[in-house]
Amino acid sequence: MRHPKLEIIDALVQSSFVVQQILTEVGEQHDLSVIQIRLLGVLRDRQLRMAPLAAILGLSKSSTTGLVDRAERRALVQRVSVPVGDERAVHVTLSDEGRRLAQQGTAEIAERLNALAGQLSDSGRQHLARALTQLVYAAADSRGLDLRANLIKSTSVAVA
Amino acid sequence: MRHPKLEIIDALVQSSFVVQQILTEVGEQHDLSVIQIRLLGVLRDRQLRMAPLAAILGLSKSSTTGLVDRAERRALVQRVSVPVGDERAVHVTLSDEGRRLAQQGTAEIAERLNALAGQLSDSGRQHLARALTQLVYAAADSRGLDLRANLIKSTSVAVA
DNA sequence: TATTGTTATACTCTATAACTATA
DNA sequence: TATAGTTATAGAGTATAACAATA
Repeated sequence: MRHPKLEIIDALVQSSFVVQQILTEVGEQHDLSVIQIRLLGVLRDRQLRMAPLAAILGLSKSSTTGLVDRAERRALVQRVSVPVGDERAVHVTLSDEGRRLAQQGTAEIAERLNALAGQLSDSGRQHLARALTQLVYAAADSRGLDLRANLIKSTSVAVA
Repeated sequence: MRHPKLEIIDALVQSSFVVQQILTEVGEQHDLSVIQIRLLGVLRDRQLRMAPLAAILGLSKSSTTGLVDRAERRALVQRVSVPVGDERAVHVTLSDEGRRLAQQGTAEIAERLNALAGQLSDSGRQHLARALTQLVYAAADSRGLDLRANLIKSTSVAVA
């Protein structure tokens, strides 16, 4: 091997910074923070009320209010009244521009990550995807989350 | 497999959030943000002046001033004058309490990550460490960094 | 009374530009 | 003049507590 192999703990931590840095850089090109990218990703294939949105993003409800405020000011999302039922509730939805940005951002992130993963052998990528999948599911299990029901259906940046 | 395997892009992004969430949670238990943990990690085995510290953390110099201010207010680090040479320069060093926190935080992060990685087979962990190492080095190469010279010598949370 | 979401407030984190002190 | 670091200022992101409107 050209380089000394990292211990698995160091490898996990450092690679997480590598990936987050890519998310940050792709976001910067569109003046989006990582949390804004996640907001767009979460909303890509659904509308959500404020409380579930806060739960998925792991934010307090007031933080979510501010996050959606700033995205709405930029016309990336809209608050629309829930068609039937609770008058207090709102649905947060992507605007056309928000959807465009979500798709473009996702594509750029995939491109950047594929460039890195492309340096691995085919079997290396297979092993990596398998091991990381187990890790992600183990983490979700330990929190009592059901990834399959909740999160996987959305884009890769939708999850925490 | 119990769960559908994630595509490698999704696996990388989602696992990065899993790891970052663990860093966040371990930090919270000690009232530390992720960037404060990294600050302590970077300083664990060296003193640094403000400019190199900013470069390693990827921050502007004024952001670094604020970060060190807040850490110094909590007596986790100290600014000491450089013994000989430039009168304008300072060295940032860990206090005893900062060192204690750095060690404890690192241990707790390792414990949490080992609990997750422990669900993998031995060969799964081997493959994972190898593949992630390649990824980290590929990312460093693409930025012209020399990880071996600069960063690896420090703790796993020292790097971006 | 309970719930949904916002507002008030405060702090961390970040950046750019202007500044001070030393080289 | 140039460099090391701080200060001034502004804004995003986060949380807790108090609030208004609706259920």
